[in-house]
Amino acid sequence: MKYIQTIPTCETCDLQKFSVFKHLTKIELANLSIDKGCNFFKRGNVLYNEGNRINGFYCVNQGVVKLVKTGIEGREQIIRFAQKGDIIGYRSILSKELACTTAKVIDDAVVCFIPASKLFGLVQNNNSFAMELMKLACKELGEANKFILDIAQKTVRERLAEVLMLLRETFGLDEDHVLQILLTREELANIVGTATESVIRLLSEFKSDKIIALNGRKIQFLNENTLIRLSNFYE
Amino acid sequence: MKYIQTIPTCETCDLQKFSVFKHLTKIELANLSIDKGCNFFKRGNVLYNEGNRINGFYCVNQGVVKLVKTGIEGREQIIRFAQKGDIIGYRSILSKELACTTAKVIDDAVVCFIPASKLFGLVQNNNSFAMELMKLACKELGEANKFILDIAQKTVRERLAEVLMLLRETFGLDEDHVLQILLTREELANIVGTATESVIRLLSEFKSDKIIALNGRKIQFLNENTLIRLSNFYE
DNA sequence: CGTACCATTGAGTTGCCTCAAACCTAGTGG
DNA sequence: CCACTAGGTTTGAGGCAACTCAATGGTACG
Repeated sequence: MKYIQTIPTCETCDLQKFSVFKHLTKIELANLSIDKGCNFFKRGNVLYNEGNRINGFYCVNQGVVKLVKTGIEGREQIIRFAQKGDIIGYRSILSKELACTTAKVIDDAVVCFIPASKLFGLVQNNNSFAMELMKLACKELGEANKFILDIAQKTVRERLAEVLMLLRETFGLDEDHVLQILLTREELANIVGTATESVIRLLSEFKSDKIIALNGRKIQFLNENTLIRLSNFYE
Repeated sequence: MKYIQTIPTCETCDLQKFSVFKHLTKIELANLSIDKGCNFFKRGNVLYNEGNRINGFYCVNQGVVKLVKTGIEGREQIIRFAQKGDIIGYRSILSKELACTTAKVIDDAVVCFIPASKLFGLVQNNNSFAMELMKLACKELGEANKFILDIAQKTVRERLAEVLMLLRETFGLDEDHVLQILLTREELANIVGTATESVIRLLSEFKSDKIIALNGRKIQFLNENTLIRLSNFYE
């Protein structure tokens, strides 16, 4: 982690238009930039650890961050990802609890830090912002609930197929249908909630079935419909 | 479900003092009572179904409601319980999504219904209320995240022990250490995320180990420390 | 060129699921 | 009062998905 030369200002940040900050006034945005910190983080860097008291929240400007909970014998469970425009740490601040996850960079990232007081100020004075924030929390809650059902009832194969489609939604594919995020087998296992070896075996099954192609950590999507069907997705 | 004679008014409702409504003014509380519906529901009644569009939220005055998601071959996963003072359905309203759970009564209940417009009005005009609501959503989100970790990494035995302690926290024990909520074995399984038979086998194991005593659906706690230890709870 | 990390494959084990049958209890109605 | 039914509970048997452990191969990097 190191200080970067040009701190992106919130007023000129393009991401702001599509994020939770979209309803802020010019003045509010300018105010947000004051006291703001901004750092560059390399893969593996940790923004904060589970159990930390954090006094602000983070806004991802570039790169990818994973939010993980650590369980039995240090095994990680990936709860969600954050990429450009996403904010993290807001949950702990609003609920006035300790951080319930560790935030670890998995793709070199530029991340801004905004003190909690700013967040509370905005919630107090800008109802649209408060609504956006609530919407965000409620959306995440809905996703978490869905994930509970999946992990409780689906097989590992179904979950892996679903996770692949989920990653596809989140990070997209390039022109060759290659997934635009590189994860280790272990990280994949930590999303699905299974053993690394199980992921490896299932991936190579999918490969023999011509559903995906593998090249190191690159995953190429060959047959999305089958993947959706395998994930046992309905409704 | 039938109309009840005396609709509890929000101003005089004791529950209000400890709930998300605790910062409302007398006037706001009075206003909340207007247009409010209130019904009595018997065990098995459904307040709303997963996928419904709901145009208001519910406040539990008496009894217990379970929120479930329905998965493969109709098997239910219990996401959380709501009892007196708790509100349900607010997530869908705030995130403007369809209901992500079905709300089913498991202990005869009196439940008030408040139109969504009232909720939005309060969020607009009362910042403390907006904060409380956000706090609630974020707290639930934290719990959901924890549950994801548990269900992904713990054994069924550990999860059952944990669920028993969780129920103990939520519903309490009477003077004989009997859990103050009656659930079928199937419902227990639907919280833990396992098969009914597995719950039965493990419960009778706990019984032979003198950790609990069973009498129909009544569960008596004999040794909470062992239960905590079995749940693999740490930190 | 060694070290570290990750990926892969095989073998063996087991926790948990499914299926099936029997039993218990409470409610209904003749 | 008893027979009947329905819903829930319990126990047994058998099978398999997925885990653990272990060994090997590949790749990147200082």
